[in-house]
Amino acid sequence: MMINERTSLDQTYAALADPTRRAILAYLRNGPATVTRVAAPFEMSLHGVSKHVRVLERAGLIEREVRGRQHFLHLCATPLEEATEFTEHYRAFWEARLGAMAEHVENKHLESQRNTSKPKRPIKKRGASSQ
Amino acid sequence: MMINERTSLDQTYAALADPTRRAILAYLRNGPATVTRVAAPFEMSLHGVSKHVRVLERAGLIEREVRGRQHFLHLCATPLEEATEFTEHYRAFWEARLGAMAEHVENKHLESQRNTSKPKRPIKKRGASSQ
DNA sequence: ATCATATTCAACCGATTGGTTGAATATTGC
DNA sequence: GCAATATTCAACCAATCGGTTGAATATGAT
Repeated sequence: MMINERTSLDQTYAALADPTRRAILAYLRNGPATVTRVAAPFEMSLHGVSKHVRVLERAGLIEREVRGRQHFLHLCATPLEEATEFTEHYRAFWEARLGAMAEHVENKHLESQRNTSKPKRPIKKRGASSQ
Repeated sequence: MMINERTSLDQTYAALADPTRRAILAYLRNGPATVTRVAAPFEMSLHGVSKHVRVLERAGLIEREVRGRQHFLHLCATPLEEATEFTEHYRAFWEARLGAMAEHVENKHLESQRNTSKPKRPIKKRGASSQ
């Protein structure tokens, strides 16, 4: 079937997952700027930055206004609202968690500092090695 | 050189950029669950889901507690805090924008409705076609 | 018209991703 | 011990990504 209908949320997060692109967004908070201007601080070629800009644009995070030969980019923050909405659901979760488990975590922390090599319960933490 | 030092933010957003993984996170808000349990609603193979779980784990969004032959997954929301912190910077931006430019936008909107084929300024909006 | 500037388009490359399958591991139940 | 269960590991594949380069486009300045 291969329906390539990526959600806007998909695109938003994917766009945000790159440091160059986040830097571009951060820069644009100070107001609109041309592509070359935005590209200046990066070691990467202008072409490279141009591609990043394109990604941000397709994600709807920025907009482009072509004036003469230069393209002025400006933030277009609305899609971030959707993204924040998603993560916001978790705020409740972790606030509750951090509140209720505060002392418990503290205990655990001290405990694990004491005996790192000999856990109480058979908790094998296997994670995140290769790939 | 090839320094593959992806920021945690990179990993957080990248992990969030997939609907399957967001669904897993959403499911885990109702409490811990095993991998098979989490995998159930998806058409994808268990192996596939397992890989998604791994991604979430590496991003620090979930944690795994192996008890016997089953792996219990639970949310671990703290990295989202960092992510929210990033997007939060934009909240100020767009709130100001939406406030201050409200009437201006309205004017522009009406204006562009009036003369879509004959813009006042040479603003070519070219965006987001291929790739 | 010509040349420099600002930018994209197109092709390419190696690395990563999202998914599959088949085999391995560890645990539980008989 | 043996079979079923829960899960990963490893190899593979096509698609995408992040970057490069070279050529094309459009505009601006002389």
